[in-house]
Amino acid sequence: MDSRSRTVTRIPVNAPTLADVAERAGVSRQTVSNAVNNPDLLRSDTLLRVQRAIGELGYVPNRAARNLRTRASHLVGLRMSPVLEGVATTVMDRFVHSLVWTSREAGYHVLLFSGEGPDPLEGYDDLLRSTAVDAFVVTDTYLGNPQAVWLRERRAPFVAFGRPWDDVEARHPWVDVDGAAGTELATRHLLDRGHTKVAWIGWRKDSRIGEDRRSGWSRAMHERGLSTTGLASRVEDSLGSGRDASAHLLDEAQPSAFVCASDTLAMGVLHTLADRGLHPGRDVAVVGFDDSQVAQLVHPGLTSVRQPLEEVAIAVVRSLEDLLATPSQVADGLLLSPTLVVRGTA
Amino acid sequence: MDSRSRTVTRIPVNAPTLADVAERAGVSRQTVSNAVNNPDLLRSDTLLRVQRAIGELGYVPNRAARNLRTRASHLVGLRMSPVLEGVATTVMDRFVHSLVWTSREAGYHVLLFSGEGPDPLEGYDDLLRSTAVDAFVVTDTYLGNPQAVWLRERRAPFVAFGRPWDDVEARHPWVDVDGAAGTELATRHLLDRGHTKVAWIGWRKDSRIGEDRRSGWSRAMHERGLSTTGLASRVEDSLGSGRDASAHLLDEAQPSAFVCASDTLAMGVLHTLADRGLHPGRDVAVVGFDDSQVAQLVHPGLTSVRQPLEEVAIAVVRSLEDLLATPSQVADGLLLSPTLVVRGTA
DNA sequence: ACCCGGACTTGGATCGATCCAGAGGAACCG
DNA sequence: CGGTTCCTCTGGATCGATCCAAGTCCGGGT
Repeated sequence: MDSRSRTVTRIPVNAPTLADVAERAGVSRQTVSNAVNNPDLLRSDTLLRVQRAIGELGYVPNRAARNLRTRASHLVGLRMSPVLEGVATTVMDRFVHSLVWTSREAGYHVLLFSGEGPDPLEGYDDLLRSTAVDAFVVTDTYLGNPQAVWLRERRAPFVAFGRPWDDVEARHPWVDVDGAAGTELATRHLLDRGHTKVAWIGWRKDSRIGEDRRSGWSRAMHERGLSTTGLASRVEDSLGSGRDASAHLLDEAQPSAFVCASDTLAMGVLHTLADRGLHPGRDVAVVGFDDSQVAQLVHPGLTSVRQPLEEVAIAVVRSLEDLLATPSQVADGLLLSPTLVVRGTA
Repeated sequence: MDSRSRTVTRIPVNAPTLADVAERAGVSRQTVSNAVNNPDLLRSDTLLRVQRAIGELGYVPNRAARNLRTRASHLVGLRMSPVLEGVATTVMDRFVHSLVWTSREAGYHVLLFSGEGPDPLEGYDDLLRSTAVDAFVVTDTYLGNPQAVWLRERRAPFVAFGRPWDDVEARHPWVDVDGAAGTELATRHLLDRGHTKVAWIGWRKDSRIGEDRRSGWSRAMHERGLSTTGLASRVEDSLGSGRDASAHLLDEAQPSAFVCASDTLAMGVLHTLADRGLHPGRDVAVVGFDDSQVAQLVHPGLTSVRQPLEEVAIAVVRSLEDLLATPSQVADGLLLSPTLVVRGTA
């Protein structure tokens, strides 16, 4: 069962070690180590000599040895949540890209791992205890997700992309995007263009993110003295749900515009419009959320709220650095504002 | 004796080591090591005793130490190519997911890193030489991409997702999807439904992948004795290009169906159809390639060629295991067949 | 002439697991 | 009964870099 193969593949060329460099430069190992990690400690001519030796030999420090000694791996773990086919994964994709990019500049690499089976916690433990990663980036801190609590209990260093919605005791650093501000932006945009009956299609009530986004819509509506009664629908995040919900809303309340909690739902609205021969953007306005691939490619372009994932990644990495530098630091949260990408549907 | 300093300032909780387990179980370190890596070597009662000690202490082997000794990291490196906004990244996303999942079962984790700047090779070198990864998975082996050649020269273990198109000397393992078979499938599907003028919109001639996919279309056409003259267009992979190319083709050759080298191009065709008040699937058929998010969500559903990325990932990992087990093995290539996902547009 | 502190450098110990060579028994064999 | 083999298990050495405590060198102060 657990008989993993112990076969070892050697790197064909024997990599030079610190000692090799030291010998060549005529200094001690420690001096070479300092030349790499604390150049300020060396006299300039010694530094130059060592650096030349390093260059000539093509020396690169051995990670495993360094990791062992320093008890750090310079890796951050990121769990890939199971793919839900049909649900927009673009967000994660963009975020991962940004994260990898930003991490590199901070001297970190990203280690991907997958949750195995039903228990989302499995996998974290081994990686942490085996010192495979220094910290985690946690992405789905939705209601009831035990990851944050669990990680806190284990004193595992982590930064969350997503607010600790209902965990009052949470003291961990997090970065999130102000979803309500996004939908408010979207709704105002529609109201400014003359719409008065703007409908909402969002997620089920137990989704904190969904309720947050909904609140932006409702705030914008009430701000202008408009009623939201009968204009909201809460469904699952799927194409079919969006389609059905929009059909129902059109029949019952005749809204002239839709704001949706996701691009997937917005696409559902577009289906309904197509079914009825209505033109998105001309007859009925539609706004999605996430600025996914689909939003960019569909005709005539889906107006959508775009999360500043690049900035999120930067903030996450910064938090990570702070966290690892001073473990007992006071945790901080950061809320970033999304933008509205206007296209043909609104 | 084992006089480990109790005044550790770094990490409050000292993870138990092999020696701790050994002491508790009343055996030597080596025996514990064997219990973990080669259970067969132990007498069953000893094994049980050690396993109990492991469980009681919650022992997890330290990766860094193991990596140092065995000169292996059990990590595979995957380079994230720069994001091209607007181009379907769904393929990579799905592939990465599958790869992470499959790797886990093989005892590997995936290390993401990013190409920095213009040189796609930078990054590989450091990771390899610093023994940060055991091997690489290379994803874009398109024409002129020097990665494969470079990696071969360095004798870096790697498996490619993608054929070594024009590198006759290539001896590395690879896995690829038969794009021509996919477009052939798509074209036949259209021909079977009565279409005779099936147009092609693909990539520029210097793209080997593009030419391969094109060949599937042309093969299927000629097979039925149909001419392809004036029915093909080669453009950049963008929405606008697809839109323009399809408009031009409709004007010049009046095709009743389009087969495209990508979903992005296919979406361009849908734009043209929308511009002209034509209904996809009813007036003009359209088939894309990659079965991206967009294909699934757009109205009325874009028929598309789907790559078996899960199988690709499995094959890649298998190759990786073989490669690392027997470095001098004869390289093999594997070509998998895509499928056609039929939706509303065809 | 002697001590002092700062700048710079050094060798030994160490991180934790695995490799290696060999020891101790029990079983087997002539 | 001694010798051989197989099965288990052991302790020292090792991987390569960093931590640590201490050493050398040097100019300045008394």
